[in-house]
Amino acid sequence: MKIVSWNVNSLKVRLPALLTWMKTVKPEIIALQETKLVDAEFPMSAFTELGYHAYCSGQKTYNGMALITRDNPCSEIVVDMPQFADIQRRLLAATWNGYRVINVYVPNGSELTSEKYQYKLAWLAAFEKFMQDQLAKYEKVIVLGDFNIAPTDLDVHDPKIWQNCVLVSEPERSALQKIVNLGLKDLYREIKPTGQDFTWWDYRAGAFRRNNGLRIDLVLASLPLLSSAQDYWIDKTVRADERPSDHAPVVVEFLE
DNA sequence: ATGGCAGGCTATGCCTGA
Repeated sequence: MKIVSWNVNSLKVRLPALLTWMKTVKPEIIALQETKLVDAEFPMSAFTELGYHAYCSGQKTYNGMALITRDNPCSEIVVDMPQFADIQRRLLAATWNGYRVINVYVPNGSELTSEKYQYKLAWLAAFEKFMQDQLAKYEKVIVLGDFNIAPTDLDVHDPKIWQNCVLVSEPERSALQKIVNLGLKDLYREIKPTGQDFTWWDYRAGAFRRNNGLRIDLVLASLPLLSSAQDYWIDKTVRADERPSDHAPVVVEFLE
């Protein structure tokens, strides 16, 4: 079973590239972030024609989530966290074939002095409570998406440049750690303890060519799933294509 | 060298992203 997380930075722009890629990789589950489409504009038939079911929670211009699943539909779909009223569409959780899949687009935070940074920390605190509940209810849990947090300096091309910046700051890293400590593992680190593969590269300054990137797109899994996680890769070829997203898709393969 | 790139909008520059 292959599961994918990809921040597409506009599904409208990236749809042809996504469909081509899907036909090659044939994942069972695809979690998208930053679709930037209201639900009425979601390209449902493009996915159903390929034998997929698709679920979306979008808004105009910003954010927006989708979950696309092969063959079988999803149930128990959740797009809001209890006690965290939010117009920003950043969550889409669903159950597929016994897997609880939780797709997230964690706020960026802008800069440490910004109100948006406080919103990021509040969102993460609410998400911790949400995950506590989800892990109590479900056994096979996969949390994936754009976390907008590089877990450690090993996930940063140049920690000196990024020192004291949003995406690496201590409060957000410890907020992520608290969520992981509920009973999840960062699968990339499990599989590649000293690896330094990135998932995002700035569009500017030849960052991709220089491999100046960050690992901010993560796949976390509950402990019962650890032994079945077989492979993990970040598809950099897509980032090198014409008109790419600034994020590469991450793929995890589980034994059925 | 402190910039630069991309996407969306009711826009023709500004906001946001990371």
